[in-house]
Order: sequence, then C-alpha cells, then structure tokens
Amino acid sequence: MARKPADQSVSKADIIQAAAEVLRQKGYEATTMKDIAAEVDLTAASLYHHFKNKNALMLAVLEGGMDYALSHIQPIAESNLAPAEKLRQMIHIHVVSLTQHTAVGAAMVFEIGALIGVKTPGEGSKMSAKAVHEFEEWRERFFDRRAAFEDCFRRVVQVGVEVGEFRQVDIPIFVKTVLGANNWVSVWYRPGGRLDGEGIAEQITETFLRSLEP
Amino acid sequence: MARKPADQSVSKADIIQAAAEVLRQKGYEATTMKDIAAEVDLTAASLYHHFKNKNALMLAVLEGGMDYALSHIQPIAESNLAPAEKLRQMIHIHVVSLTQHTAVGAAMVFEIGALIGVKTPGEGSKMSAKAVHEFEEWRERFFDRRAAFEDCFRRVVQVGVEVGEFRQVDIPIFVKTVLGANNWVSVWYRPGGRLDGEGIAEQITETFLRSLEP
DNA sequence: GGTAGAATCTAATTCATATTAGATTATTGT
DNA sequence: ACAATAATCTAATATGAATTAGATTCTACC
Repeated sequence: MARKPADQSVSKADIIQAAAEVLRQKGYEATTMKDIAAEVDLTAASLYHHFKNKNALMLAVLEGGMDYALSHIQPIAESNLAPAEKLRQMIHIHVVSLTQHTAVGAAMVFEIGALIGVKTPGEGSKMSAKAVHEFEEWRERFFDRRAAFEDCFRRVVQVGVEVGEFRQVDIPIFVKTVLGANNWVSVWYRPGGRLDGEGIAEQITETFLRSLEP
Repeated sequence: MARKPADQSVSKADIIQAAAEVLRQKGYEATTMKDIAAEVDLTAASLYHHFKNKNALMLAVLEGGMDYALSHIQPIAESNLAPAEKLRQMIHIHVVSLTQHTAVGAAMVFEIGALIGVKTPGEGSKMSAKAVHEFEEWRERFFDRRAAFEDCFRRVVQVGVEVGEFRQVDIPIFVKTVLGANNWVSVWYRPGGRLDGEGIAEQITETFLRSLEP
C-alpha cells in the first residue's frame, strides 16, 4: 500500500517469488493478479509493466522451478559416483529443494496439471494466434525438460540394475514412484515440523535405496 | 444439447461423476458449472436443481472419493492378516482404485490443496454466515476422515515394526512416502499404457514391502 | 386425460478479474 | 538541474462465471 521511496521498484524475481507463493496456496486459476501484486505492495496493473500477462508470469514461475531442479539434478546424474550414491544424492537434493523453495516446488507439483489443461480455445478467446503459438511452444519445451529430469533418474537406475547394484525393477514405474513420493513432500511439508527437509530426505532415500537391494 | 425424452433426468451420481471428470482435467477453480453441465447434456442453471451451489457439488465429489477409499482400506487394516500382507493389499487397492476411478482419484489428489485454501473471506463474499459455517464443518469432517485413512496405514506399519516384521522406520514419513507414490499415480496414469492398474500396483507394493525388510 | 411436482430451459443479474489507457512519480546519466 | 525513461498509480473496459427468476416440458399417478 505504502510507497517505497528508497527502494522503489520491485524486481521481476521478486514478483516471480511472490507469484509462486500465492500459486502454492491457491492454485493457478484461483490466483489473481491482485493477490500477487499485494504480496509485493503493488497494484495489479503494475505487474503488466514486468510481464506481458498473467500466463507469462505463471510460466516464469514454472520455468524458474524447472531450471532450478534440473541444474541441481543433472550434475549428479552425470557424475562418476556409483548408482546408489547418485540416487541417494538426487533424491536428497530433490526433497530438500522442495522443502526450501516451498513456493516454487509446490507450484510445480500442483500446476503441471493446470498447465496441461490451460484453455487453448480455438474461438472466443482473448489470446492472439501468435500468443497461442508461443504458448504451445513454451509448453513443449517445458515438457521436454520435465522429461529430461525424469530421464536423469531413469538412467541412474538403469545403470544400477545393469551393474547388478540394484535388483531388477520396472524402471519407469520405479522412478515415478520415487518422484511421486518426493513431490508429495511439497504437499504436506510445513516448516517447523518434527523433521526438517534434511531429515525427511534422509528417510525417503533410505526407503528407496533399501527397496533396490538385490 | 439434444433433449432426452425417454431417459430425461440425470441423476445426482451422474453429475458427481461428470464433475469429477472435469475436475481432474481442469482443477477446482478452472472447472465451470457450464463445463460440468455440458458433460451431462444440461445447462449450467439446471445443475442448481440438484446441488445448492458449485461448492456443494465439488464437496460431493470429494466426499464420494473419500467414502470409497475408506470403505476399501479400513476392512483390510482391521483384518487378521499379517502386517506385510495388509500393507500389500492396502497399497494395491489404493493404487488400483486410483486407476479405475480416475476421476474421483485425481480429484482427491489435486483438490485437497484447493480445498484447504478455498476462499472463506470475512467480508465481501457471497457466502452467508450459515453457509460458511456449514462449509467449515464439512471441511473438518473431511480432514478427520482423511486422517483416519492415513492412520490405517500408520497402524499397520506400527504393528509390523513392533512385531519385528518390518525394520524400524520413521512411521509418519514412511506412510507419507507411500501415499505420495500412490497418489501420484493418478497424476500420470493413462488408460491403455504399458501396464494396467494391477501391474502398477504390483510394482509399487513390491518396492515398499522390500524397503521394509528388516 | 388431467394434474402435481420434478427436471430443464432461457434470460437476467451480479460480481470479480484480467487487461488497457492515460496520468504521475522516481531514477539515472549528463 | 534536466530530460529520458522506468515503475507506479488510478480509472476504465470487457468478459466470463456463478447464481437467481420465471417460464416450460416431462412423468408418474389418479
């Protein structure tokens, strides 16, 4: 509400962060520009100075989350560690990330669905043809990277199985099981609980590594 | 669009089913009464003959899903089977349910969050005080039952650990890990995939039962 | 075969939200 | 200081969605 003389000007990153926070609480459709604006002491209209429209802002949130996740997981997957150790670290960092960056994490978990189904109507919409195309393209790229993320896990498990370090599992299903368990953390985790992110990650890695013992 | 002379009249159950389906695809806020109505060849206004308002309809969906889940899980949890066998069956039925009743399952997974955050504003809302109170009450009951659901799993694991059939795990975290993996199925499962619900359930139970070996 | 009530429909009403337009104020480089 | 530009604001606009009001059409029963 109040003006900000000294530090006037809110950064894009601030807005994305705020949007992620609201998104986590309310979900895509229920999140209003006003909500987001309020979080950073702006009016809804001001957000349009930073982002073309609501969709663009939301996409920035998801994109940021995905960048973060990939940039942390990939290096581990491509390292020289043994499969078990790779997997341990990957699950660990994934879970801890989701508890640290609650906002981004939950946004990603919850909003993939909304993203898939976002209105891409052929007729009475406000989106221009170009905007629709842009969006489609963005979405495709996003899903590619999401697939890449999952592939990191698959490859690690694959090698582990081949090397005999892990038992024979159905790799796609196993990986989805792990990612489901991880992602779910951002649904129920609340700061200040009995265990912190590290503690939770510990338990989950233990569970899955044991489940892979030959 | 067309009228239904012979079988005019759509049942409440039909509408709930349709709502669940739309809900799964679009999420709570993005689901419009028109969408739901279209699914059963009605107009939006007609839905109000069957349900007091949108919220009531949504709640009916969640309630139905919860009834279903609880009614299938509880008997197993309270049976005389060994903990491992109980857990196997519970995970199995949970996963299979989510793949069979895709609509209800996904609705539950996706909408818990929305439910928590549903606007319960103190001022400029349309909900009457009574309606708000009713809703609050409903929500409380719903979460109680959700907790009961989770408790079924906890108790089974607890006993298994005490009896020495399972290794010592952090029970709350372990259960959340299992439920997360299960629930996630309804996010990614698509009929006609490589494995059916049974096959998927098989893999998941195997993973978690192995992870519990002492 | 006529009537009561259920199930629908069409046509408003109302309200919130995204988005735009046009000022206004701050910052920064000169 | 001054101008250019960035960041905001306030005030409209437009659209879409929930909900209501008031007919209309079935269906079942007498």
